[in-house]
Amino acid sequence: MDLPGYRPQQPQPLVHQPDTCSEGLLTLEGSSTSQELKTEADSRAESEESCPICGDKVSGYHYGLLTCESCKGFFKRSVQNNKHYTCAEQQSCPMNLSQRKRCPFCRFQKCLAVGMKREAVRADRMRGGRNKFGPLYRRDRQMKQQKVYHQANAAPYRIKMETTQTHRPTAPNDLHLVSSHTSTTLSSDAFHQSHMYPSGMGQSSPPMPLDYNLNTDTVLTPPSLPYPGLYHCTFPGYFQEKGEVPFSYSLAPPNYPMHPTLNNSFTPRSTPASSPCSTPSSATPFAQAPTQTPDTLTHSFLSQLLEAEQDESQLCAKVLAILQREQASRGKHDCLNTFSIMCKVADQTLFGLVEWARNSALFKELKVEDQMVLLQSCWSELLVLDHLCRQVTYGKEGCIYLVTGQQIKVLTIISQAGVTLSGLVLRTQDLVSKLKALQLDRHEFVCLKYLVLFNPDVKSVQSRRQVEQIQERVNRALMEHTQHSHPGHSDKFGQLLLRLPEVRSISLQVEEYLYQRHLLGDLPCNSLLTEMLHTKHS
DNA sequence: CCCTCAGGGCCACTT
DNA sequence: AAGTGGCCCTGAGGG
Repeated sequence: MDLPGYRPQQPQPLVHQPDTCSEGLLTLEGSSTSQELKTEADSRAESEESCPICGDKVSGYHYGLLTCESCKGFFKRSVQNNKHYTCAEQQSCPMNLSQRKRCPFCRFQKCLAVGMKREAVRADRMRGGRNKFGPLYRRDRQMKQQKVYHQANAAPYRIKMETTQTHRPTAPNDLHLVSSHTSTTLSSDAFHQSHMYPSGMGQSSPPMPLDYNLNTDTVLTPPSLPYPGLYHCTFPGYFQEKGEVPFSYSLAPPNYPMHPTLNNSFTPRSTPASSPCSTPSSATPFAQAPTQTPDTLTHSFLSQLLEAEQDESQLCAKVLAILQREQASRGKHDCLNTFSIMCKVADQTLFGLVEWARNSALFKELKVEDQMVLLQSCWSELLVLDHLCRQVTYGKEGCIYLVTGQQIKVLTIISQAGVTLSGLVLRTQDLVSKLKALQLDRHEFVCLKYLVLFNPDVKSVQSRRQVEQIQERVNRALMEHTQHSHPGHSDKFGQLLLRLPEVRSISLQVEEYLYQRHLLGDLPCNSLLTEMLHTKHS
């Protein structure tokens, strides 16, 4: 809903972000997924947060997001009594603590705009109990926790890894973060710092390089890296299925594309200019978007779709920060094994994808129930597509590019992973080759994501027609885009669509693989990944 | 079985 | 009289 006049806080129905909070220690990410743990910082963040509608103090989650008691009551009355307000002004009245009573029309519109849900007001007026948004509130809390953590981590409270070069972990094959200096701030903190302080404020010195051991046989080390030597890691367990030969390798420090604004302190010589999933304005390693647009409608529609795309550099920083936090919380003698690390990475990627969907204007039009069933249905496909997108964009021949910016040789994985995982990797790489041959651009990738997300065939979708219409619209946009971007390749559209069943098939295999490992107790508890797997299998 | 917490109701107060 | 907002009650769901 477009309300002129007030600054529309990114309408994020259930992902309202706290304005500021830079203090507090947090529990491990994901800890509240299935147990509603509210940490001290969590509660503080909540209690200190201001109502997204009027700026008053929030009193808790109401009808979909954190609001104050007053807006809660206002929204309830408005919905229960089916109020229809009118605005005496230009439907853009200021909304704050002192003026919120002046225009109920604008207040109600703002309630809706920031994401309050009419559906959460009970038609039967039943009191008590928990509503159906419980899982979304938990997810929201988790995201807030992460955000709070990142802010706390960026400055002034930065996590410091107290490791030394001389230290050798008890499990030599596990990942550990090795610093060449004690109490050295990790590189991604510098990343955060430069992000938080683009002017250079708070950066007294360049990031301290961390020591890492490289196994040059298995690692690709690109020249000039924005993250000089973040990791030394050799991983047992990750690519190793139960009872199979352990696999170990070292990860190269990430050759991560820096966000343009982050280049103050790092000047990588050769990094991709931008993420395929970042803002439309940034340069792209994909095939160039057509200079002549099919028609302005399609082009603006595609641009709209791209708007919700998250910045890959931020995702990278987030994942690294979480890994560091996890490692920091464990202490130096208790290193995460590779499989756990990869689960954490996948979990965070999944968080990002859920957030992406929920930030998408088209998705927000759907009922919350439909949003949930659609996401529950396609999360693994989105993960696979996300992975494919990353490989097509950054992956070098014969390598797998991780969201952390690191690359692993496929042959290394194949030689040491089990049958299932090897098969999965090969299938996926095969698909990557096909997509590379098709010269996918990011418009096309985002369309594929939308086609996967808006699947009208998902059981129990209520607004099937609506989902169908959106899918058709995206489909049409994709068709027009491919026709205009590759006029010589008449069947690119068809070729792209033909890849989707394979994506589906791989994603089902991924789910099956993860579920098996989950049954073996290998998956970390309290993760979104586990929750999604559970939902599907229950 | 107890606790949590989000939705509903009540009612003094304001407009 | 209608609307507001703070406070309390209720009860499903989770530990």
